Amino acid sequence: MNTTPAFRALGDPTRRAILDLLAEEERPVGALVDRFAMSQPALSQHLRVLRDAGLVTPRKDGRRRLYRVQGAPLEGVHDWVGRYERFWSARLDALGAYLDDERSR
Amino acid sequence: MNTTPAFRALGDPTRRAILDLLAEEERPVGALVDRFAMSQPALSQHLRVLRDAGLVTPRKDGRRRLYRVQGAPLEGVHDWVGRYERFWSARLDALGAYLDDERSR
DNA sequence: TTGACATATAAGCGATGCCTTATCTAAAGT
DNA sequence: ACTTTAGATAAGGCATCGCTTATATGTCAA
Repeated sequence: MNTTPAFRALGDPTRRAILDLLAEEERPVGALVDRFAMSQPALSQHLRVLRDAGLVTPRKDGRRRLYRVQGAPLEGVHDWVGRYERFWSARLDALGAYLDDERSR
Repeated sequence: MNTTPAFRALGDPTRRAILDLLAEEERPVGALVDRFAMSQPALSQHLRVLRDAGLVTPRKDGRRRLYRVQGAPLEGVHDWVGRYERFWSARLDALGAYLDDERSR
């Protein structure tokens, strides 16, 4: 699985905020437009990036498109970041320091 | 904690690869230059982005700078993504489908 | 102290990103 | 049929990105 489009999509704070809103519930584009200080096309473009990254999917409902989160690509992101857990866990940081110390002996 | 610089830094695949190398062990810039098909300044610039995001720190060693991972900002990233776990977990996806079904009844 | 080495910074360039306004398509309401 | 509504796409502007080559800074070695 290629996580690059997902990582790139998450690089923009507006897109993360969109995901946060869609995580609460499925929403039409208009509901998102109401929440951001930018034009409707700008939102549609962000949604396209998210769609292309597989992070959201639209569902037709009359003339509206209801977007929902499609989380699968986030698992790869989560896993990648998770491999760094020892770099922020205090206990394992201590272990890291110990190993560094050992190595320099 | 502001996770935006970290998310943005991780958006580039070269920088993720740099982190992967530094996660194995502390390395000088030259060791990274050897691993990528790009110039030394390009690497130094990627390292600057990672440094500014708090993801790596250099340590002086003679005329070299040894870079190491500084994982703290990744915890915020991991937490943010972790909130989406239900969107990729099969069991909870089934629950989600069930709830959607209930709602539309 | 002179020269080689390791890295950072500067300047510039083409590609990409994020926004805008204008327009197109499709579905509803009248 | 015409108009309105919801959304996507097109085109263009300006900033930022990711690279390059050239140069500056600091350290080691002869």
